[in-house]
Amino acid sequence: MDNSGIARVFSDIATLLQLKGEPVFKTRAYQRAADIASEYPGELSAIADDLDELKAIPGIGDAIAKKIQELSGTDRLEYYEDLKGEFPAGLLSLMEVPGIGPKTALRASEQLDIHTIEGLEAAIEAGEFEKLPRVGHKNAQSILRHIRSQRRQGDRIMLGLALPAAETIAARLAETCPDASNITVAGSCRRMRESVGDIDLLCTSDDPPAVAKAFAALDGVVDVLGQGDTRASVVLQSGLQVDLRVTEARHFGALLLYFTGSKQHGINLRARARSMGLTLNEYGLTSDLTGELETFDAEEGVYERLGLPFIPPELREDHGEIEAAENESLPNLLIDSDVKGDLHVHSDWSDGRVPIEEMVAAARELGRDYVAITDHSSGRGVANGLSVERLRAHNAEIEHVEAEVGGIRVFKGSEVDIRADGTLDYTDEVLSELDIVIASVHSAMGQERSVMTERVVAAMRNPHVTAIGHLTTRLVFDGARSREPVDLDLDAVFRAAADTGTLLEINASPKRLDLRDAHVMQARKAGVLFLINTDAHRPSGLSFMQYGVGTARRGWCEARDVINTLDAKAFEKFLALPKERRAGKTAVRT
DNA sequence: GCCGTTTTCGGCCCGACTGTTTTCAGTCG
Repeated sequence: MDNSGIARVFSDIATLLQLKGEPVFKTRAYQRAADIASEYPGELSAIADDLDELKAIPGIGDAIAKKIQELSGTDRLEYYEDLKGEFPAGLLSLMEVPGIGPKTALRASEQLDIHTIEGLEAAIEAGEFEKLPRVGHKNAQSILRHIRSQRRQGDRIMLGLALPAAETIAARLAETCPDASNITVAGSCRRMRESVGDIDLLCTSDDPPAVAKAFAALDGVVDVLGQGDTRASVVLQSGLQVDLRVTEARHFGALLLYFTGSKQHGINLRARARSMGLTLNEYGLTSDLTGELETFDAEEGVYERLGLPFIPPELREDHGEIEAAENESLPNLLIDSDVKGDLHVHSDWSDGRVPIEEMVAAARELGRDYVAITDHSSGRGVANGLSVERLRAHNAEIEHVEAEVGGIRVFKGSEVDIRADGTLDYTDEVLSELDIVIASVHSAMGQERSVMTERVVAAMRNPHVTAIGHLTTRLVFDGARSREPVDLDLDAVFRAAADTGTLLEINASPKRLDLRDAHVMQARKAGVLFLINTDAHRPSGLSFMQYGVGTARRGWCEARDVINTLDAKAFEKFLALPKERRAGKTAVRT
C-alpha cells in the first residue's frame, strides 16, 4: 500500500476512535501518523521491513509502526477492519461533509438509516434530517449548500488558481474597506502548498466587526457561510471558500502565526510555549504566572519570545524546523529574485502559442538574464515535435532572436523525449549542437518500476543531457483531472542524478510542480542539484517561477542548490564543465 | 498512542461561531 493509502487508513482510525469516545490523545496520535504518512518522502512500504527505521520517524511508535508493516505486507489491517465493523457502513463518508461531525453522522446513520452523501441530500430535502437533535433547519440547509459546493469544486484547489484568486479578493477588500490594513494571505497558500482546501485571509482594523461585515458583502461573494465579530467565511463564484480573520494591529503577529499553520507547527510552538510557562493563542502569549497578555505586531516577535529565529512559512510543516531553528541550522532559503534564468520554454515551433521572439522578449521583461528555448523533439509523445532539419532551423532562429531582442542570453535547447527503451529522439551528434537538453518522459508511462527507472537512468548517462524534465510526470488536481506519478525507484534515480551530474528540474508549472516538495527534500539530501523552470507555453506562463521557487523552499533549498540562480556568465561556465564535474556542491561555485 | 538533559509514568494546544438551547453541544480551524 502506498503512503496516501496508509494515511487514509490512519485518518479513518482516528475518526472511528473519536466516535468510540477513546481519549483524544490516542485519536490525535493516529491523525498525526496520517499526516506523517502523506508527507513522507519516499514510500513507507520500502522501509517497512525495518521496525527501528519506522520508529525513528518522530510520531511513529511501536504500535503504529507495526500497523504500517501489516499494511505494507498485506494491504489490509486487522485492527482497522474490526474497528470499521463496529459502526454502520458509510459513516466516514458522511463526515467528509463540512458541518457533519461524529455525533451527527452517527445519529443520521442510526436514526435515519443514512449511509451515503446522496441519501443525506435526499433526507435534507425531505425535511427529515433537520429533526435530528441539535440540527434544525438552518444547519440542515447549510450542510446542503456544502454538499453542492463540494460537488462543484472537489476537495482541494491547486495553488496556481488559489493564489491569484486570493490576491484578487484581497485587493477588492483593500479597495472597499480603507479601514482594513495589513491584508495578508495566510494558511497553506502562504506556505506554498501545491494545493489548498480554502483561502485564509487576515487583516487588522480598529473596527473588526465592520470589516467582517464589509467582507461578507464584497463583489463576487455568492454565499456567506458564517460571520462574526472577528471573522467571516464566504464562498466565491468559483466555488472557492475564503475565510477572513480581523484583529487589532497589536495582535497581528500572533494571528498571522496562528493562521499560517501548519496545524502541527502551531501545536509544537504551543507546546514549547507551555514548557516556558506561557500560553500561546492567536492574541499573543499569556504568562501562566501573572496572567498578563504579551502582544506582537509581527511574527518575528513571537518566535523571538520563544527563543527562536524567524521560521519561513514554507518550512512550517513539522519537518524538524523547530529543532533546526534551535540549533541555528535553518537553511538560508532561496528567494524569487535569486533565479536568473529559465531553461525550459516552448514556442509555436512546437506546442507553444507564440513565436520565439515573443517568449524571449517576455522573459527579458521579467528581468531574466537568460532563457533557453526548448521546443519538443520529434518523438511520438508530443505534437509538432521538431525534425532534425527543423531543429537546426530552430537553432538559427534562436541566434537571430538573441541578436534581435538583445539584453538577454538565449540558449539553444530542446525538450527531448526519453523513449520507452531509454534512448533519446536525437542522436548524440545532433544533441551536441545544443546548449541545453531537457530530457523528459511523455509516453509509455505505465512501465513497471525497474523498467522505468532504468529508462530514466539511461537518459542521465547521456553526456549531452543537462537535466531531466518533470521527472515523475504527475499532474496536480486542477479541478478537472490529475495524473499519478510514474513508478520510479526514486532513491536510485537521485543517486544516478548526483553521480552523473544530471540536474533535476523543479517544473514550476502549477499543474505539475514536479519534482514535488518532498522529492526535492529527498533529492537534495542525495546531493542532487536543480533547475527551476517554468515550462511556459505562452508569455504568461513565464511568471509561474514563483511556484517553483515555493516548492524548492519547501524542500529546504538554498540558492546554491539551484543552478539557474547563477548569473549568465557563471551558468555558461557551469555548462562548459564535463558532466561528471557538475556533480556535487563543490563543483558549482568555483 | 507517543514521548522523555526535569519524567519509562503522566503528561499531551486553543478559541470562535452557530443554532439550539435555557446553559451549551457540536463543529471547525
